[in-house]
Amino acid sequence: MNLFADIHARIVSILESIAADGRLPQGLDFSRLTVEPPRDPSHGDLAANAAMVFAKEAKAHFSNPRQLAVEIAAALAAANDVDRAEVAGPGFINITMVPQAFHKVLRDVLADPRFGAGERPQGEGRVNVEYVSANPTGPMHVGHGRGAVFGDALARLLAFAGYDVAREYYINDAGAQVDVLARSAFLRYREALGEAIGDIPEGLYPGDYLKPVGENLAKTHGRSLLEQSESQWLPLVRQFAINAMMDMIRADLASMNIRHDVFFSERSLTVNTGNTDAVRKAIEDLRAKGLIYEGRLPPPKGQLPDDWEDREQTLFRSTQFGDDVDRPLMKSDGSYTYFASDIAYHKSKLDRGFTTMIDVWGADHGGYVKRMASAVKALSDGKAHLDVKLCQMVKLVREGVEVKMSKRSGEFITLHDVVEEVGVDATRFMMLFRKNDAALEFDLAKVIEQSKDNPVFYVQYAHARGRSVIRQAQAALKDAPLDPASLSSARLELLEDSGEIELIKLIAQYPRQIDAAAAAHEPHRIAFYVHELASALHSHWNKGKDQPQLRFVNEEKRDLTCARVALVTSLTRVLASGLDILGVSAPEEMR
RNA sequence: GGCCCCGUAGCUCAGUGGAUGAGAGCAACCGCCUUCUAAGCGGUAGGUCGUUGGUUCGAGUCCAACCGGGGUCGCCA
Repeated sequence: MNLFADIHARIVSILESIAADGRLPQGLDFSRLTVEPPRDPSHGDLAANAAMVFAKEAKAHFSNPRQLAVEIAAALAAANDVDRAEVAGPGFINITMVPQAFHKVLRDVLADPRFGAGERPQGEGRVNVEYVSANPTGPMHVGHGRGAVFGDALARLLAFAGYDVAREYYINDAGAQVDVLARSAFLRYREALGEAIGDIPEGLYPGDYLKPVGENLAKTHGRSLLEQSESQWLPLVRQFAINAMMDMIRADLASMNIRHDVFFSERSLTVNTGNTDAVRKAIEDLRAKGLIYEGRLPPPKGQLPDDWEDREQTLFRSTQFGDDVDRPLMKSDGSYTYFASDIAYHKSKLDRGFTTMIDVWGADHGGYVKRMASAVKALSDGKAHLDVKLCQMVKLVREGVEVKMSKRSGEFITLHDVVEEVGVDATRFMMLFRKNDAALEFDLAKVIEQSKDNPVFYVQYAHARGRSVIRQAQAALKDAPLDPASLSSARLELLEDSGEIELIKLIAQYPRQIDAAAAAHEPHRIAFYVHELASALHSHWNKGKDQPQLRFVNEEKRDLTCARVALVTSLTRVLASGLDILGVSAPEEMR
């Protein structure tokens, strides 16, 4: 149960009964009503803004917001689990719960390993999260990694919060870059057959990772491809190389515990089925809505591209949806632009029943957001929504000095290199311990430091420390049943220390943290929340140094120890749950 | 020039759909290991929340303009 949602619901019902008396209008917008912890804890456990947000509506029957607040507070205070509800300032309602209300939270955690998990939000359709979508032309680099980790954590968060989530990877296997890949692989094929290829020509991919692809091509096809013309071997080599690249990318993703439900091929959109293809269909769909026309675009402001040529082209009226200019759908050679296939791709998402789409992109695609959001609005007649999450760049440093090249391969450092050096947990946590739209400095030296400077270890250590306490307690109280079910009958009223109370209150906030983070599409909030939880545990643990009576394990006081183990068990559960959303392991011990 | 992101303590950053103390960590200084893991904790000091206006009962938060940093700008993906 979510305490904050519970009180929110109670205030709604109080307001509704006032409305039923005719003293408030019907149909108030309760989404404006917030129930949250007050900034200053001395004000109580929860604070509500009800009287102020509905001040206008209340004018007719209440002389001021305070008066409405007093009535709401009185109704709230009538409940058994509310200790007091006071009106503060211009009309805030500060609510203090009785201790038993928080004991109930602990029992909820002990009873439900998925404490905090949400119900499927009302009226929400299926959610599609598209992330990674790195071109299948080489290994993933660190920037891809950030988007990958972000998207994966967001999908985990949404699923935990109760949304129906599908995770998708869009394979850009249709553009000119995969032809370049094919030619690069073909060169490696000739190399594998013993030809001296010299330096890799400008414009082809030089990386060593294509060598095995060439060797496998030689193994599979022998010398037969050499006799074919490029138009013959290219499609074959292209698909072969794309498959190899995707295998490599999938392996990298798997090593970071990142998974997808669907790998969607861009090429599949342009395949002719019957008389037409998916891209053409999508364009015709928009044309039928009057959103496609033939016209000329003004040249871009500022520096004019050298090869600018004024010509008439097929344009989408994205300006009708807030974009700056209309966007072209056909290249001068008659093929589709990337945008055109992307429209078809998002149409496919619509056709498959997704009403909320989240695309995770790199910051360099920022200029692309408006046109894509416009296209989704146009295709769905405004019924579906696209939220593009831009992940800013990752600056890789070691001891503060920028690292650009991989020592081993001499190329841009790959995600694989980083994970190998610092591990999955550190990589994931650091990438999530920052808002997605803020640039990230990733220090390879710092993340493997085992100290409080390193938030990964700090949080994992808190979990390990909690588990250790439970083991110590079991050793001290040999015969006592300390499983969660037995602990729920512990005498929780014995938990009286301010540190214990603080921990309980933090645990009680988990469900609303989940709801808020999921609604905002911001998994970093969970990273900060588990960090706060870890900090509170370390802090309270250390109180036991000077005040031995506060230590969790006390052989003399079995009831108290059981109550404290109940608290620590709840705490480690929430920590583990939060870490799981981030995709970071929660170790039993860290020796 | 257009558009997007960022600007909060010396440094790195939190701060939910506005509201009743501007916060954390690092760095600095002072403390705490015969202790359930000191891989930790407590304390002191440090900020006109980039600037100027606006909306409001109330703005770090919303709006506008400007300044500074980054990104991006038909036929690349």
